Amino acid sequence: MSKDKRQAILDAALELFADRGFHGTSVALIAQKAQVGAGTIYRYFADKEALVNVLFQRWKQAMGEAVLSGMDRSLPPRKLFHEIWRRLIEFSRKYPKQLMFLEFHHHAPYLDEESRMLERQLKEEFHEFFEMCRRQEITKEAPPDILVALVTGVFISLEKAFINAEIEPTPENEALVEELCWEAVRR
Amino acid sequence: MSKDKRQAILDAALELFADRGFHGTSVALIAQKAQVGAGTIYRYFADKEALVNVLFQRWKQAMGEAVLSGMDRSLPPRKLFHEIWRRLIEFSRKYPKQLMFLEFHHHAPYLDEESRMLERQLKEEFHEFFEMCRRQEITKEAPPDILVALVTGVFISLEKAFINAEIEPTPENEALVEELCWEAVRR
Amino acid sequence: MSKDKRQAILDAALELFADRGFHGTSVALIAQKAQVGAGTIYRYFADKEALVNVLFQRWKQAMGEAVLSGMDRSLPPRKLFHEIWRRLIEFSRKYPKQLMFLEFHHHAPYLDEESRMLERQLKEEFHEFFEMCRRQEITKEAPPDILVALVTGVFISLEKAFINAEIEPTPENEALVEELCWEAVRR
Amino acid sequence: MSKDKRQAILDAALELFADRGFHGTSVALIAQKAQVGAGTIYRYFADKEALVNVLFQRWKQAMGEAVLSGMDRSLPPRKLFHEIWRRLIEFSRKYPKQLMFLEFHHHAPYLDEESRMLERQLKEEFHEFFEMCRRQEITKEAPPDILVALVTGVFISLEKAFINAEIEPTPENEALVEELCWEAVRR
DNA sequence: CATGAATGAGTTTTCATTCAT
DNA sequence: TATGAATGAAAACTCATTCAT
Repeated sequence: MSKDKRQAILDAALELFADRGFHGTSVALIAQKAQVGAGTIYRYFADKEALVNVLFQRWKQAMGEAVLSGMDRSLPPRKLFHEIWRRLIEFSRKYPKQLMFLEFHHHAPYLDEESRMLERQLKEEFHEFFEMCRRQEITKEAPPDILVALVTGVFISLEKAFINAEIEPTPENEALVEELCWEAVRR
Repeated sequence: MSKDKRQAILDAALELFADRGFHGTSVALIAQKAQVGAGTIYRYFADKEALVNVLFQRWKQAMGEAVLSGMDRSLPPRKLFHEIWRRLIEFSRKYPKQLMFLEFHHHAPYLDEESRMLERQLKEEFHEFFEMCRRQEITKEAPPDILVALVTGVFISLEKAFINAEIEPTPENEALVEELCWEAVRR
Repeated sequence: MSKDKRQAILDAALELFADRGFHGTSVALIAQKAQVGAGTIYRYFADKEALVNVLFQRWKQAMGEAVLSGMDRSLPPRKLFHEIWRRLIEFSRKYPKQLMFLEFHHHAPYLDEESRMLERQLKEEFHEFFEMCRRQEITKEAPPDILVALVTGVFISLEKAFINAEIEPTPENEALVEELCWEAVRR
Repeated sequence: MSKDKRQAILDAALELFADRGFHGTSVALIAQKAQVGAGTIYRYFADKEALVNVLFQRWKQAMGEAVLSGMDRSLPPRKLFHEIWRRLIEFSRKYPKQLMFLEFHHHAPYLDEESRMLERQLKEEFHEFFEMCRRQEITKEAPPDILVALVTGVFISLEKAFINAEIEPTPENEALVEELCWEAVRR
């Protein structure tokens, strides 16, 4: 039962933080949406900041695992890129609020060291992928960080446009943007 | 003197809103940073929401003008794209906080209709540019909205990386990313 | 316990509003007098205006009931008048602050429609009484509204003088004023 | 010119105090209505309390003079009463806002000693009138204070009803109420 | 003299956090 | 363990008063 409540709190908080931001969301509102007493939140989390950090870490990790876990790194780079892209899209379809939450809380001053570390780790993985591609002369002779920024920027921008109903989330559009991205980075 | 105070308030608020968000910034903090009394802010702005809307409108407009004003639309599309990109980068170098402020406040519920309209207008201009490119069979056969999302996504992602010192803001890097973007969208 | 706090707030607010008026009474002062935290007031009342309206309605109603409930309207008019007067005096002895509060807040702009309606209702009852007396040719051939204004004016004036210790609140004085009033209105 | 401004401030303040009360009226609002700068008010009055006291004293005195000055005290009591009543009505017709202002500020905690003294003086005059009537066995054998309270209570109640348009301010109604009052007090 | 911009203390109101039940 | 009533610190905002012009 206690796991249920904790989860209800996390679910409610995530959605509210994604929609209204950290400071724009009151603890009372989280409690209401989670259908628990306001005091109950403090039995599971030290304070509001701890709650947002738990969420950030959980979903940053979840996203990292969704994108990378069990990935066959011996695949040809273009295939690997396709797989990464596919998984990003899949994650975003399954957890759009979570993606927006993560995006919204980049570099927020109330994130702790652990949260920031996870952020760096995921970026590191992408960095290594493009480093590898460069060594194989598959992608352009550009700093990998730039390619990472480019691809993640396109992905986030695309997903925001999907969520705001500015672009239709069809498989065709997803495939199209993947191809555009690859043309940008490939040699 | 009164124009000075109003400006000091706007400057302080912009920086704080960009760093800490709207709800994360107290009026007292703005007053302190602007070196005015807290009550003074209310001589110039009806309330905190009016202040953030004035800032949003002012800088959305400024960005639109910086990017588009006096632009020779008869230039060849690639040249036009280069010019737009150059101006975006220039604006971002001159007003990095302002760019982050605008990015941070997309779709914020406290923005009024006027603010939202300006937002749509600027997007519309980019849309038309890519529509024109497509008619001339210069860019790919893709919905212009997708190309807009792609280019703006890359730009914002790049600038964030610059600001966070993850990428060096050299002319070479700027030119490189422009070229990558173009390769993504061109036919 | 919660009913206690709500009541303590109502009691404190009533006395302060009666003594110092609505705008002259700060929420902090009410909280202090009620021995609750300032925030607690907002758990029971939406805002300061809601609080004053609850008080007004509660006591306007209480006064109406005290004066009219269970009254035998078939009594001879002079007896009926005596009974009304007796009940008014009784109410005033029991609830002098409440009477002053009601008197002080006549037609206040922060009173809502419900409050104003109750005000009208009580006046209506007195109006009907004098209408009936006139039909029976017991009181003078004068607009009933004038008789209502006369009697209520005397009553309020008398009670204010009692409270300010300008007149002694003896049964003799009460009976005397009742008789003077009746002589004014009777045929 | 300076007398004009002082007067404009007094006029504006009186009307606003009468309508909205002392605490419900901001100095800025008085200045706006008086068409002077807010600071100007402080060239004529030490502070807001001084202003309300000047007004109270001025109009309490004016009312006293209007009612009593040049009165022939050798007139028969009924004639004297008629004259007093006539003058009260006349004052109220000429200065209804002022009457409401005076009534609204009875016993207000921000009134100073001088204001309170004037209040007592006027009451004293009425007291003496009824004392005299009693000695002449014209009015009832009742404490004069009670008769004063009765007559002033009726007068105020009547004027409020006039102002709120509940009773028509016709000469007939005025004469009627005078007669009712006299019947109440006369032997 | 007259002003109104400027201010900070004070107002109403919100909210993260605590704690008695 | 769970609660939500209670709180006071802090938020947004107002306003009497001052003072440079």
